[in-house]
Amino acid sequence: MENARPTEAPHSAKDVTDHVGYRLKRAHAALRSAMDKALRAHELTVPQYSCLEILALRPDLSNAELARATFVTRQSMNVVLRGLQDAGLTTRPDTVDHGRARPVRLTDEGRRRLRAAQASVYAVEARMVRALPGQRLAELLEDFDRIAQALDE
Amino acid sequence: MENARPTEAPHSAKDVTDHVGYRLKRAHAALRSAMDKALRAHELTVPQYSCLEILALRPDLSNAELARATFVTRQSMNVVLRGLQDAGLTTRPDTVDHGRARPVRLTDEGRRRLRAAQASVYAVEARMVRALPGQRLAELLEDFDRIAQALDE
DNA sequence: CGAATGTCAGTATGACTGACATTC
DNA sequence: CGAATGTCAGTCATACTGACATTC
Repeated sequence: MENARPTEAPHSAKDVTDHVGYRLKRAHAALRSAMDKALRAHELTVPQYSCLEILALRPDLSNAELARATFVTRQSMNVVLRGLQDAGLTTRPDTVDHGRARPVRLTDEGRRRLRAAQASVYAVEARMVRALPGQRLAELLEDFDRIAQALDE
Repeated sequence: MENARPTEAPHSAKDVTDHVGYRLKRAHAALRSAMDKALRAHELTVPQYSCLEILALRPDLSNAELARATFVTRQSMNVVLRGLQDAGLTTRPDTVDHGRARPVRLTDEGRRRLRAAQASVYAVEARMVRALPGQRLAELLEDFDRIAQALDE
């Protein structure tokens, strides 16, 4: 490992760093990196973990339904599901009575892995929440939604 | 184009969407997508644009310094710089008197392109800021910093 | 038929790690 | 020498578009 993950930037001054976008990006990058690290121990990627979480709450969603729920294309979700199935964490029937949509559900092993991973992920979220003063969390959530909505038109 | 970019998720219910991380991710994805669109017209990628902005404020940074300023590796920044140089937006001397670090600076064309792109990017940021109620912006910026800091340890 | 679905393929982006030479 | 730098190479994760067959 020749390159340490870059963590610290120098100097200050009136800068690009004053932009909202820049800071949002930084916060997201930090989250992403922390999540990756937390999930690596459980051999899961972030999209895989998200997929497991959704399936735990809403079993039998199809590939296309999962894709819609997570705002990605069917094709992208297909890749995620393939990974989960290869790892034995989810199952899908090869055939169905009606239509093409095949329901996905967690295996016992999938539930175990999700539970284990959740502990790590929740710890990350907790670290994030703890860093926020008192009543900011609720407002922050609202702001995130407003931003997403405003930018999606 | 067979697949529309996924934009709308169905249903509600107690859900993964309650997590801070999930919403932060959504907000960031929306921003990223809006930025990409705004910059595509100027034939710039987001990392390239960021790099131009920094160079406008702080000319003569080296590759390694730019990398540190943007929290990526030297190698990643090298790719960005190559793109900018191929496009004629930046220059670097082939040799220097002292050491290995070669200072990067904007060309006239680079400054022009940056100026043009800034108009589009600022419009995106303005849309985002307008969506936030009253005095929230300043707090939001602080929260972003707190999150980034807490997660980076 | 038309709409939704699953899936094969190709492509692009952005980031990483490893390795090595160069230079003070 | 050791630290910083530039750079070549390989890899990975994520997500996209296009195309096509299947199924009601």
